[in-house]
Amino acid sequence: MKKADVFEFYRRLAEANPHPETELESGNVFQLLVAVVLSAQATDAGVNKATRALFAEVKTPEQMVALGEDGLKQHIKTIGLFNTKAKNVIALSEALIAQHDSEVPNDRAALEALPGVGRKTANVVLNVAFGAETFAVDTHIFRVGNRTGLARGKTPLAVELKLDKATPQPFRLHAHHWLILHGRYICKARTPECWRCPVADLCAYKPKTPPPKRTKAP
DNA sequence: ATCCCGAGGG
DNA sequence: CCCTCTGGAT
Repeated sequence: MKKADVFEFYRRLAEANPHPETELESGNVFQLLVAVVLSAQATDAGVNKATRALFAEVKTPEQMVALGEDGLKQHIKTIGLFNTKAKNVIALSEALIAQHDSEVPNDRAALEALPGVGRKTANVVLNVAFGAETFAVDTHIFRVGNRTGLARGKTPLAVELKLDKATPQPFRLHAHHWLILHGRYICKARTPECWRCPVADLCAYKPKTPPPKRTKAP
């Protein structure tokens, strides 16, 4: 995509959503980290439903360890991959206590060393909690980047590096959220809603889905 | 490349 | 029914 088009692409997404925020709910950085780990291959709505009760009683790594793996599973068993996630969140909490004075580190390598935390999760925490200009490439951004031609790549890392190179100021801090929201609500995986897409004329995607047929008024 | 794995939507 | 959802570890 041409430079001028990239700028216009972001300008329109920003116009549609002036103050984008994470839709994952959390009360502190530790809870944010846990919520992001739980969100793997899960909807934010499903994660929020489970964490509302969990975060009311668990606000620190110590409290998470005290809750224990089985106790945590009871809270999150409505989320996919809950066995793995419960184990990782407990181990991650123990690691924070033992190695980071119970604080979430503002450091990519330290974050990625935590159980259950990979590059994508680290990028989300660095961006949302610490204000870093990172590009967390999840399923949405991977799809949007490749479909639109904004940033194409065979792997999430390849797309991330292209986004980092192609995304201009003043859009770098919130690019992640704008692309996520665009992917979640308009540029959907199965049926992208191109008829109401603000960047359709800048997009490389050809088979525009037709608008839904209006049901007759009663 | 494969496994982990529940809820919601079409 | 089938697909998708803010992936990570092996």
